[in-house]
Amino acid sequence: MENCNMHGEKMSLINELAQGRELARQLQIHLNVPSSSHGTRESLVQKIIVSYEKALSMLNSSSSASGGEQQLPTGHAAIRMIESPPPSLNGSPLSEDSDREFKDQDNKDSSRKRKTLPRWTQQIRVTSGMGLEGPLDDGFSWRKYGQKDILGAKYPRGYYRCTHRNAQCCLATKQVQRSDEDPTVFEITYRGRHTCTQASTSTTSAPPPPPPPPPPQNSMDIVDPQQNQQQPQDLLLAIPQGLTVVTEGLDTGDQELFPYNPLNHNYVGHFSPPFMGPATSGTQYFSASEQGFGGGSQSFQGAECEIAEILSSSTSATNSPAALGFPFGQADQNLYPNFSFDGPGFFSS
DNA sequence: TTTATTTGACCGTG
DNA sequence: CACGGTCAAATAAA
Repeated sequence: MENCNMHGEKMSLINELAQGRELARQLQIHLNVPSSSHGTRESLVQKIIVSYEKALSMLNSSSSASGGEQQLPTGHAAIRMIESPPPSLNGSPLSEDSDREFKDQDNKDSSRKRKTLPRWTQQIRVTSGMGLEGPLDDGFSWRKYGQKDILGAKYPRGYYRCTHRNAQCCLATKQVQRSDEDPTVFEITYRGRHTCTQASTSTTSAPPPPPPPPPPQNSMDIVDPQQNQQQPQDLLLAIPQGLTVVTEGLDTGDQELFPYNPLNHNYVGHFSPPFMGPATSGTQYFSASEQGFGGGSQSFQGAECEIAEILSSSTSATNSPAALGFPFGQADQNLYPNFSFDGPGFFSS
């Protein structure tokens, strides 16, 4: 999977740069809005830097493919992306594997997912000048839930998950491990995808109408792992460029892939699409009405999460095209015809 | 108070 | 059984 990626790399490089441009625009907007917080601006700046770093590292790795990593001339931080997808994707990227797991799933509700979540790793070197805020803050809010000593590692590994784990059922987690030899290198492994709306958390109240944004679903591109970055924006940019998103293969595998969600997308005025449009409102509010079902008194969160997942996967197909103002969108609805949720019955493709 | 971190226990996987 | 990942009670911080 390393030789035939020329186009993919170029594409992702372009995407990366375009994303940087878009982030810079957002920053420009934010600079003119007095209400935007410092943190927002800071994180935008950070994202821009990260974007440039990534673009540079792409160039470095592709041009001097033999040598290995040379230190980036910027001298601030070196970021390296390592992709380690689940074996199912790794094995045969583009070909059809006809033998899915036909059996093996008789399950009585037990086997949940979260086994083979998409995961990728960044190696970040921090040098003096950027405090701990630098690459360690990637724009999301994480909450530490564990720390373990790893065999053979000098430093413990920290386990973080999205702060909105219960609220939005954001399954994204990350692990931060400090390198043994070079304590300035942090290896950050991301797992899962953010489904939270990274609420602006401005001042007091969380806005009741959470802009439900499940936009494009990543087609889990085997082509360019770089897109697995945590930036949803690039998808928004990439899709209009003509990425044909084929959702079919995804669902057969499982619902492990999660749609991209914009974090603090700019609602700068334009583009605040009414997701609860006439066509899709029913689906959106489905969750609200369904919360009362099942009568789970205390397992509220769990139930909510499951529904949220289902919702996100099902609505991403229906809503995102409409939200983006895309012509297609009806066809996608047919991709989820027999979606039953009390029995993960699986669609036999 | 609420929210986050620490830290040992627990539990699944190999 | 050991290792790695997560949970959750206790504790700290806001």
